[in-house]
Amino acid sequence: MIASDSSRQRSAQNGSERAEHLAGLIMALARREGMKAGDRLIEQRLADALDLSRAPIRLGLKALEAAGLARGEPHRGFVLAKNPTSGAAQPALAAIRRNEQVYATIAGDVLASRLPADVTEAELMRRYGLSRAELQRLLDRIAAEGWIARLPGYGWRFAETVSSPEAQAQAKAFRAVIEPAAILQPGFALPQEVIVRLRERQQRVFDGELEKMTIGEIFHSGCEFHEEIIRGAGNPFFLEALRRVNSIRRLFAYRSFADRDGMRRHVREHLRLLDVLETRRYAEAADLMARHLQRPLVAGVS
Amino acid sequence: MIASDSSRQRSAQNGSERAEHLAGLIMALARREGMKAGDRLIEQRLADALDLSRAPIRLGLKALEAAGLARGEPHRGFVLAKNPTSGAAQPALAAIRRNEQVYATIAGDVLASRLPADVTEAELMRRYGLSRAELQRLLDRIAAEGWIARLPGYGWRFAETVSSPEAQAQAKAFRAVIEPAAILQPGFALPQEVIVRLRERQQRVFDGELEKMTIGEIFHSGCEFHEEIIRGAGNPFFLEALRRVNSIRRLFAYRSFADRDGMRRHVREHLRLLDVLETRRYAEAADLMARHLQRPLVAGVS
DNA sequence: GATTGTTCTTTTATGCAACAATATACAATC
DNA sequence: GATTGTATATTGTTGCATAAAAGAACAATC
Repeated sequence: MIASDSSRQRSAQNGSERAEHLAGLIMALARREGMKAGDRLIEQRLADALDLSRAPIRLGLKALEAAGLARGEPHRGFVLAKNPTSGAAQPALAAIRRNEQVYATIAGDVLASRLPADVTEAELMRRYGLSRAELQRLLDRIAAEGWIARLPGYGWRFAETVSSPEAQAQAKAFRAVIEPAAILQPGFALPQEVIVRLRERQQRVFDGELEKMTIGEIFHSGCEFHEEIIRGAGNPFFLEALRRVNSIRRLFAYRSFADRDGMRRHVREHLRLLDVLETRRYAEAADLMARHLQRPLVAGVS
Repeated sequence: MIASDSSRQRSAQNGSERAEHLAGLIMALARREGMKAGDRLIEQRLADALDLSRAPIRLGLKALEAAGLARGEPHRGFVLAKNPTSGAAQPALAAIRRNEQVYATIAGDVLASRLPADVTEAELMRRYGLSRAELQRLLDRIAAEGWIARLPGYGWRFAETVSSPEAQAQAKAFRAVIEPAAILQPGFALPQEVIVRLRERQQRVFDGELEKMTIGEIFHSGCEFHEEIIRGAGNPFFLEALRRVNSIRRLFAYRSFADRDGMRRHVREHLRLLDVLETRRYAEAADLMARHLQRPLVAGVS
């Protein structure tokens, strides 16, 4: 399958793809933060959260206004016009997804072994209809996620981590080692405000938001939860290792189908874990975490 | 014809940095493989080992010949002229090191917090006197090693894994978790030929080669040993995680000073571990590994 | 039969100029 | 005092022409 030439499209459109993308980022953030219609969208705060400066945020806000999702008044900034969970917010979020399409296609092709382990840039450019610049950004990103690496000469090589069919089980086994171990590290501690924040978010998901979330969002939320906890060990190597596993697990998520009941149980376990962590019974928490990771969240791989 | 003539001329004049680099790679490989003067340097075999094709290998071989480290006869290929451990081989290996200088400088600056966590490319280009292309290769490499990452907008951010002073202890704690756990994974197995190969190499180091090795080589050899063992778990996530820790530990190695006696003990422990692994007493091996990782290899950090 | 020598094609790197995006500082407004 | 509005310098991107490097195929040689 060959994607259409997006570089030519971009120059033709005046709606600026970049701005729409930024709008999507802002909406996704608002959604994660649980914001409601009427909440203020403060430029600097958004900029900090997205690791950008105010200029691009501004573009995104204007795009949101154009889409009717935000209202702005001079010198008073912008305000959310719709709930980020409402149907009206979907198109903005879709802008991100469109941007992810090639990425997802490649991920799928690798998972299904439709691509050889070693590939050249030129081959990928042809196959997916990308410019060199677009491809390079993409490869940089994939490399950062750790499932492709440059060869010394030409070309790139996909990691065996991805192409293997057992990868999912292996990721699980790895997590089952590092996550409980992190909790057992001497000096493990989770600040109260983190616990509160995590509980609040998990509770919100549990209390019905789950049904409105996409698979991607559910997955993201789960990753964030586990990453915040492992961060408590105060050892960045644990966090970093989990992040990498998660970035690869995300690829599988595309082809796993969801079982909302199982997810509800999963979230309940998160809440239970937080209770134990709050009282600092870390041995018990590690044990709980180990058992939590045994249970499958999603079943059935294509 | 004309073009190739002129390029040959140019490379004769200034010695083609690339060729010297390749020569260094070949010598380093020969050294790792324990080759001796008189051994044949077979192009295809070198190419496979270095993930390159024969063309660049050829350049490297010619550079080695020019440096007097290899002898070539028409249609009979090249032969090692000196032992790779001898003093004569040092200049070729130095070519790699020269190439690594900027890398090491940056690593040092980050470790000593002489660089801010967030940097722009232009700033780095100015500071280290690099062209954009050189810098990008460098950044790609550092990103692959996981201690820098692109920010969404301008610039890059160094990972906290590197800048923190406790990083060394944290790396150790992390390895103490994953390495024994890997050995305990169901299905862990180390092929006999791997054990033989590892033992042979460690034995060689133990029997005197140690004194002739640079800190970098000693470190590299240790990493290879541990990585081969963790590979036995058959779970690429363990291997990958260890690789990343090691690539960051390598930065510390630059500023650690060596204690040859401690290293000798360290290598003896490696040999002991291999004995236990060979008889498949994995529980015991995991225990041994855990204790091995408690002991410090290098002491004294600036 | 394996290895080297040679040639040819493909692929990637580099430098440069115009262009687009981003950051920053400071003034204006609430 | 916090936030938004605006101007400006800085920084990064893209497309293109040219140069260099790498890979692949095949003949020649041992």
